[in-house]
Amino acid sequence: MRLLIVEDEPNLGQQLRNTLEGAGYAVDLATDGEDGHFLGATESYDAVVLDLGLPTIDGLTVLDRWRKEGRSFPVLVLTARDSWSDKVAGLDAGADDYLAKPFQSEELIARLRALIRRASGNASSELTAGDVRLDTRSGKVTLGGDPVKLTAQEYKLLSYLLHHKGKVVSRTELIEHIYDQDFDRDSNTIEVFVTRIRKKLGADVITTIRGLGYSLDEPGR
Amino acid sequence: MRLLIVEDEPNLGQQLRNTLEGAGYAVDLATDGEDGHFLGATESYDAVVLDLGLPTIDGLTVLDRWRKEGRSFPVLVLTARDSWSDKVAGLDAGADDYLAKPFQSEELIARLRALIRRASGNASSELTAGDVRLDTRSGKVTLGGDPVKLTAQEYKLLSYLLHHKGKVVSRTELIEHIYDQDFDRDSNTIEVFVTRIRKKLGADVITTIRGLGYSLDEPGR
DNA sequence: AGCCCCATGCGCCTGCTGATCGTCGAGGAT
DNA sequence: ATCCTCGACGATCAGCAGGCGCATGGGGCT
Repeated sequence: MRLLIVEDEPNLGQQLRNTLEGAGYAVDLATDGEDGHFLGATESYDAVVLDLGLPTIDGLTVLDRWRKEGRSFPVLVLTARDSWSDKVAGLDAGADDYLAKPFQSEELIARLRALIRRASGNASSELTAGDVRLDTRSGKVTLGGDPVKLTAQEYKLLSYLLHHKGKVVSRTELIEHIYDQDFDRDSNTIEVFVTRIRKKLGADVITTIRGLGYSLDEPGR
Repeated sequence: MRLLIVEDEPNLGQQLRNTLEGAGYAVDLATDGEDGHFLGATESYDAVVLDLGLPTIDGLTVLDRWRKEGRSFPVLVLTARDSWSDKVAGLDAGADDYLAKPFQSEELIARLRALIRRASGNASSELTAGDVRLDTRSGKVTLGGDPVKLTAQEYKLLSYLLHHKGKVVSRTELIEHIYDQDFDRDSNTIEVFVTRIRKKLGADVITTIRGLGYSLDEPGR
């Protein structure tokens, strides 16, 4: 999963980045409204953390523009404490959740997880396909009840596929959502991780659609 | 399905081509208005992606000419952000949809899919004929509920026939819409793929109309 | 030490070709 | 009118080449 943080205060921004990368997300960071808007418009994010007080363009304006342009990723707005007017305005502009500053990183992570889950149409925090079960809260994966140890990248890949169960996911799309901005687009890393996941969870979990990408399906009887 | 991209900026053009070919379309690319107009007037496309700012002839002029010449393919116009005058002018000239630059590739694909679907008069993203069901979103085909594995070309051919259900489709037409510009016109590839599809989905799905082409019909009893 | 990424070589599948066989229909002879 | 013959078109098959995805090992970084 890949996130965009729009935060002008350098310390807080860097701290957010560290926290969220530590939680297993690929993170892009924008430090002003214009840059933030551009990134959100061009790149593919699974969620956005947006501070309101920003240079060049105000946070609410950025959000408003995204929505008018049809961007539908979930947005979590950071507000100053007790700033009710901000909350109302944010709601109108299409924000999905709020967090008052200061806040604890655990809470931010939990809320983002919920946002991403809801955006993919999943009610529960557990994603399953056949015998495979992934708990997004604890970050643990089991196969038929037995715990399986996945590395960070393996987990990210599997998680993205589970969030888009049934859909065909191209290699490009995977790269876009698992890595952040600067990454060499043509390499066979994705294939390598698919291979490794198959080794740990069984070859039939991930289906290859030649020329198009991969797909993770509920095993038809 | 075959697309025409008219885009003067080389990088963006090539990137578009890659994205759309990755999504399973046959793609022709024109880099200026004159070339673009010529291709659109002479070749057969299922949809066109048209940038407005073009050398030699302006994009709107190209669109206008096509419409005056009776070309009816759906056209998606790429506009600069917030350029309302362009939108209005484009609407007058007969554009079918807009996308503001910059944009995300997934959105472009989704919109093109919708355009092509609407152009063929289908309301749903699912195409059916008898027991055969094709979902254009997930790219999957089922026969009486059971999933069927089709190769890329088989899928393209079936998809085109389903989009033109009931109509007689000549071999030339199939070649024009499944392959891009440079393709050896006299070969029996189409027949080969028809054979293979029949093997997988049953011989009666595709009817042969001798001397004219093929037709895919709802099995009327 | 573990994990991630890249490079290389291999093997299978796909897509295309060319050849052969089958089928349909028109026209002529009976 | 019926049957036969012939020609054209379509179906099918086997074979080939190229491409794509897979596996593996090594190097670099944490």
